[in-house]
Amino acid sequence: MTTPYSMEELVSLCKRRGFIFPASEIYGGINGFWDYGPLGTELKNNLRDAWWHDMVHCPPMGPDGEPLSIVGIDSSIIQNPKVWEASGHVGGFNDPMVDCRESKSRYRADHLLCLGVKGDTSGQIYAYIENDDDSLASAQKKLEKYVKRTLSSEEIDTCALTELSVEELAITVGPDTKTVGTLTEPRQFSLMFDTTVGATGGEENKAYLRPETAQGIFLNFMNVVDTMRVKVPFGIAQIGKAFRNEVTPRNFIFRSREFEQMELEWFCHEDEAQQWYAFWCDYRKKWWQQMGLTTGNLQMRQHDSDELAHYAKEGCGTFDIEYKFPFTDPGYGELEGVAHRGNYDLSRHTEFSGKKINYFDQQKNERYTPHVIEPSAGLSRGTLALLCEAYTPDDRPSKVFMKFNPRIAPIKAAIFPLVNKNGMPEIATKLHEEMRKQHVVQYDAKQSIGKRYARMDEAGTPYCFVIDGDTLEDNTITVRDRDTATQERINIDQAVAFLNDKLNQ
RNA sequence: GCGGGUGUAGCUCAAUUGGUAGAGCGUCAGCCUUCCAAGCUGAAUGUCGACGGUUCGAACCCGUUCACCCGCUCCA
Repeated sequence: MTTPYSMEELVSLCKRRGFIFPASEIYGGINGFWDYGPLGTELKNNLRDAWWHDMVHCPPMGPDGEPLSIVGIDSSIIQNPKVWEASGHVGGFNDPMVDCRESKSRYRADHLLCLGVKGDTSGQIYAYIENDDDSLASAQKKLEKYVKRTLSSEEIDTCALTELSVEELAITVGPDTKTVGTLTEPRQFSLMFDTTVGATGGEENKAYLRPETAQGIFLNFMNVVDTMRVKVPFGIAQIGKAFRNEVTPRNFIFRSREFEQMELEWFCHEDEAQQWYAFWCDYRKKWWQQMGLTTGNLQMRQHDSDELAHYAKEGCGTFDIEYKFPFTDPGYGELEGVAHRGNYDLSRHTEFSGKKINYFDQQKNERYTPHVIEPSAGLSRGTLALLCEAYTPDDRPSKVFMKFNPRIAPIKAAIFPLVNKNGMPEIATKLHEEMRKQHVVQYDAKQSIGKRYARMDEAGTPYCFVIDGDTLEDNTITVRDRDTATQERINIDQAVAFLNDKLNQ
C-alpha cells in the first residue's frame, strides 16, 4: 500500500498550522535548516519529555525484574577538538570523494581500487569499486581489451585510488565509463561544522560543533561514576542538538544539518552486552509504538557488516528502527539506531587523554572497561514520523485531521461556548482557566462551531469540550472526539478528570 | 555534486502573443448563529523567491543566484 498523501500536502499543513517553517524564510531560507513553530515546538517537546520520562525518570524494568538505573546529563555542544580525533569523527567524517564527469557518479575515494599492468607506467589505469566483483571484473576486462591479451594475476598491479598521482589520475578510467581522465581529484567533504573559539580567531583555535551527543556522555563517564553512586550496568542519557554538514539535505526535516538526538549510553559488562543489546532493541521498538507509530510503518533492520559504523565494528552490530515515510515509501528511513559500540569509545578516550576511564566491580573484584549499548534516536526525525503518521485524509470539513496520540498532541483539548452569549462564554472561560493549570488547552469562541472543530482537527487536538444550553440547566457539557467526531455528555465537574484519564491511557 | 521540475496573498492556484496583479479557501471585525470550515456585511494582506540585463514598458524574455520537490549520489 502506498502512502495516501504526498509530502507537499504535509509540508503545507505544517506551514499553515504553525508546526514547521523554513529557517530564515524572509531571506530566502537556508538549505538544511528548519524552524519549529508553536505547535511543532509543543509536539517536539512532548516527544522529548516522553523519552526523558520513559528512559530516565521511569525507565523500564530490566530482564531480571529490577528497575534500570539511568541518569541524565547535558554536555556542551563544543568540546576540546581532541574529542573528535579520539572518537574517530575527524577521520571518519572526512571522506574524500571522487566525481566522474562522464557518468555523473560519485564515489568515496577510499572505496576505489585501481588495476594496471605491472611495471607499465605509460598505459591506462582502471578504477573499480572495492568489494564489488562485477566492478572488478569489468575493470579487468577493460584492461585486457586495452592491452589486447589475457593477463595473469601476477602481471596485474593493484593499488588504492588515493595513492595515484595527478598524472596517473589523468590516465585512469572510472568504474562506470570507458574514457580516461573523467575522474576528479579526491575532494574532502568535512561532515563536521567548524567554528572558532575566542574572539581573535585563527586556525589554532578551530573547534567543532558536535556531530553526535554521545561523546559528551563518554567524556563524563568517570564524573558520573564518581558522583552518582551508580553501578554497572547503568545508563547515561542526553538530549540535545547535533550538527552535520550533510552532502545533500533533503526530505523536509528528515536530513537537516542541525537536528536533535535522544541518546542513551548503556554501560555493561562485556559478558552481558549481547543480552542488553537484545533488551534495548525490543524495548525501543515498543516505545515508538507507544508514541503512536502503530500502523505497521515500523520495522527493525539488522545492519549488514559492510555498513557498520567505525565504532560498531568492535561490537556485534547495529539494529535500525525504521519508519516508512512518504518519501521513502515503499522503503524505510532510519528513526533510531541501537548500536553495540563495544568499549571502543571509552578505550579511545583512555588512549587519547591518558586518563583512567574504567570501572571497578567490588563484588567480583574486577576492573574493566564497560561495553556500551547505544539506543540513539532522532528527535527531529521522530517528530517528523509523528507528523507523517498523524496525517489522516478524511471526508470531514477540514479534509484532513492530525491523529496524534493524545500523550504527544500539541494541544490536549479545546473549550468552546456553543454560542458566544447567554452565559456560555463565562462558564467556558472558567473551565478553560481551570484546565490550563494542568494541560495545554485552548479557548475559542470565534466563528461557527464547525470551523472551530475543523481548526482543532488540523492541529490534532484530541478533545473539544463544548458548553451549550443544557449546561445552564444541568451542568453537563459535551465532549467531542477528534477521531470519530462523535460526542458524549459529561458533568462539567468531571471534565478535568475525564481529560486526565484519557491522557493517561 | 549531477539531471529534471517548481517558485505569484497565510494555503491552493489564475493572469490571452511582454501593457505596472486576481480568485477560492483561510485570517480579522461586526451581525447572526443551540453542534461540524453554515449565512450576511465589511476589512487587511503581495517589492510576482532574489539580483542583474533586454525593452518605452517584464510576473511573463535572457543571465546569475537562492530555496523547495523528484531522480541519481551520499548518508555518522
